[in-house]
Amino acid sequence: MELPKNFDHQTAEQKWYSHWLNKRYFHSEPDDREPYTVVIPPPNVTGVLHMGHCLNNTIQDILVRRARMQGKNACWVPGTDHASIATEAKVVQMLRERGISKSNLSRDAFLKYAWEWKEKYGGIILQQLKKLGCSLDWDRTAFTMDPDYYQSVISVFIDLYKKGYIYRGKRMINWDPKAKTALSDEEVIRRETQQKLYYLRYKIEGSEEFVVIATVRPETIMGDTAICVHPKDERYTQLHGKFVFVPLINRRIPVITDEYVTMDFGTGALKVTPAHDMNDYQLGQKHSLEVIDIFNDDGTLNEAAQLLIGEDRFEARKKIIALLEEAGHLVKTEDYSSEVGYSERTDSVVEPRLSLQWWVDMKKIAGPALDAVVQDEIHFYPGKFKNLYRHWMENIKDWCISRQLWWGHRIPAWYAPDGSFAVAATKEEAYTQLKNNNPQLSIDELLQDEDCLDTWFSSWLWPFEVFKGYSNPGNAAVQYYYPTSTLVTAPEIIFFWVARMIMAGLEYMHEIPFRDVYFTGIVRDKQGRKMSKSLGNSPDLLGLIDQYGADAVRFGIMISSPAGNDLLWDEASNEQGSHFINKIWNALKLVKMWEGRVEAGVAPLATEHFAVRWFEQRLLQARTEIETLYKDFRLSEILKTIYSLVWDDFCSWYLEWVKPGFEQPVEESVYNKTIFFFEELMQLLHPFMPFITEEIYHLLKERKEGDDLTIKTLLTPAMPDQLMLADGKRLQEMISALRDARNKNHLKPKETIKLHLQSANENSLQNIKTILLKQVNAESLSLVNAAVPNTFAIVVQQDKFYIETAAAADTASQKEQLQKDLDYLKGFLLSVDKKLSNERFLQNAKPEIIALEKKKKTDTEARIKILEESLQQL
RNA sequence: GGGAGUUUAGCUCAGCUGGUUCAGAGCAUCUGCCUUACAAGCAGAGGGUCGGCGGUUCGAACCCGUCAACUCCCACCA
Repeated sequence: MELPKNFDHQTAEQKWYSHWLNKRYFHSEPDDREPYTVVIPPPNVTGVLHMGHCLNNTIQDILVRRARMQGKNACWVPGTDHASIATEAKVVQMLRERGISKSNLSRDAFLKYAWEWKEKYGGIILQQLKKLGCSLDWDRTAFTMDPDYYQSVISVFIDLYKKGYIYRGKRMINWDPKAKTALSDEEVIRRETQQKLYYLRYKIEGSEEFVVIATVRPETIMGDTAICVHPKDERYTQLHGKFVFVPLINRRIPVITDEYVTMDFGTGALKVTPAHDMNDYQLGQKHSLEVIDIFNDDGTLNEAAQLLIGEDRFEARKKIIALLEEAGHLVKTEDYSSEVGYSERTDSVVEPRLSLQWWVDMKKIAGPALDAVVQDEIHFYPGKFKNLYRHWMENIKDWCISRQLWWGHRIPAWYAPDGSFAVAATKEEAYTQLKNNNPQLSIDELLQDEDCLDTWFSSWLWPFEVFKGYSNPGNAAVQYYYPTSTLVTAPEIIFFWVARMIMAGLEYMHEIPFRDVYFTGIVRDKQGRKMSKSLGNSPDLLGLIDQYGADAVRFGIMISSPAGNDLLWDEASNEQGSHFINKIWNALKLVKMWEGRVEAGVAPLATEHFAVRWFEQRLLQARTEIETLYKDFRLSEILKTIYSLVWDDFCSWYLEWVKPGFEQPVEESVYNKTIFFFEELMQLLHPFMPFITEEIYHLLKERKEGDDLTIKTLLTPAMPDQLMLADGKRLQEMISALRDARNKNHLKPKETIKLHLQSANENSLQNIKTILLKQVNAESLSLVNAAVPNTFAIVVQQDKFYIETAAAADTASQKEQLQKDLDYLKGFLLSVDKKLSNERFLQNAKPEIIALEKKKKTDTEARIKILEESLQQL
């Protein structure tokens, strides 16, 4: 059969992915095999595939494919997250482009648009995962707002409320003025930001004096309700109990004292604005200060500000500085840098705001989830995240779960006109509850809470709710697949998601949601910058797949990704991937060339069998290593191991050793073994590079219907024969050394040599002689007992070769080389001797170490002897 | 301010329980080869005081202390 020159990845990707789907290899149903379950971290419906997804899902696919090939019942559940705030923002923007304003729409009308948007764009990212080769069970595709899922979220809310774990409370929250919603602490990103520190003077009542404070937010002075100084600050003792006037609006406010104030920051005097700063709010609570909220929900100033009403807060800042300066209240301005909170989704500066919201009392629910990780019921890879998790869990704060958004799970609370409310699944139930205390109440007067729940309040149910573990408890699927096996996710969402899933899993399934959590690194560019849209350093993944092929892209990302460390991704790694594919393809071409020339009993069995026997052991050894590496999730090392096994051991050594001469026949047993080895290599590589390997598997020989690599079960590895491996190594060293010697003597590749060997171990030589001669282009090998004159001598371990060539041997460079080796060995021997003559070493070191050192000594002495003889003879 | 991590070849990183000729790999570089699978390749080679200093030990890239640089997470100094 004529093979194309190169592997056509596009055709293969299409062909094999649809073949696998047709065969339903990725679909799983409960049976009597051991399950291996992975739930995808559901990407946002708004998402498009980026490098982070690529890494994350490639890893999951590797683990799932590996499990499937181990004979486990592998189930990888796909799905998407409704991503309340992100999606709502997209829909609002889409509407704006069509000239529609959200504020003119009813809730129902808006949701209709949102669902339309979701149906149209929500599946894109899942389609893209198919391009990457992900072996997801598409029949199980889930969405956090599927009807059953939705109901479960609502029921969980009601249940937690009944248990007293959820409460409604007015507190300082993080407000996103752009999205006009509350945010949880985790949704706020703090960034070092260049600002100005303004020094403002406030007039002291009954005096011509002023007190100067420092602030970065001069636009909030209209909300000031006190000035605070440290009680021990002697500069301000005379102010205790006095009042000052807020500049521009001249409101009279007290001077209070509190140890919270840092004396050596700014002027040591602090303006207190309880409505717009977390600390000030606490100070205000403590000192019973008035709370004056001067902002609207979109960050503009309201009537309470008295000034600049309707201006945006940042505009207002500029303008008020001008006003203050004009009025002589601006003392000075300093550059200042501090951390400012930004909304994770809209990137607008978060406004601390006093607001009535729904909260989860985390202390009541976090305990068992902390224990599960601390007591290693759940393992984190890498382990350093265990500490991080523990620290967060031990200092956990309440979780603000209400969002002033429409796209999401609407909070099941109903309010009566008198302000009383009930939490219930339906309006009718709520009415029944409320009627008891309020017999006059009409059901029509009840209004449902306008807000919906934080996205993570639904995603924390993901590992069981994708199997309807809450809505239909005890169903066969959840019984079988839960707890899931491995969660693969980014460390960024350890608190958002991982921690909360553990809580929900323990609360509702009474079991941990997963046994292992593999935290991937963050994908960065070559310069170490995080990939982001704004930097434009995030490559177009589908374009890369198109160009290099899915296998090459998977290779590229996996070869550069140690677990848990960030990875600097370079497009060049894709090239390494396609080179590798090319190498495999060419190896296939070579093997296929032999197809018509297979004959039984045509070659010297001993030699070929040496290669076959050696590679058999080498495979066993590699498989054992790989097995161990999988246990620790050391995936990039596994890939490196396979890469070198294929490229170096199989192609560079093995195939060269068994390769027949031009148009020579191939011994049948060798041919069959070669096909078998090739198959096994493809099997090992398959989880990483599914397309090329499946293609090769089918090209190697005719396969029966349904005999596909994707579902082929791996053999269990046995222990390799170390002696065989050592013999192989000896042969490799001989070949390398002889080739090196040829190079140093400037021998042309076609020039043949004659070899003479003085060896302590002649017995095993017969097996490797033919290989050796061919690999170094030698015409003969004779055994000798003494040096051969006019030859080039080299020493390999304890074998000594004399190379006879047409050209005269270059004695000078030989001497130099030998002397160099000799010097090194003598130095080495010295250090070994030093150890062995050290009594404390002999007393303290383990016996096997001492034995090793002794062996080193005798080996080295023997080699020195050989080298010295050679030198003398020259 | 608290905590975690990193520092090994030009670059990216392995090096697991301190002891095998342990100082490694890939990429990059250099030399020689268009050898009938592969120039996207083959055969070789060079290159590092393991961040600095101190300590423990018979023995340290590895353990301890300390300093330095970088990164990340958490935290309410305006």
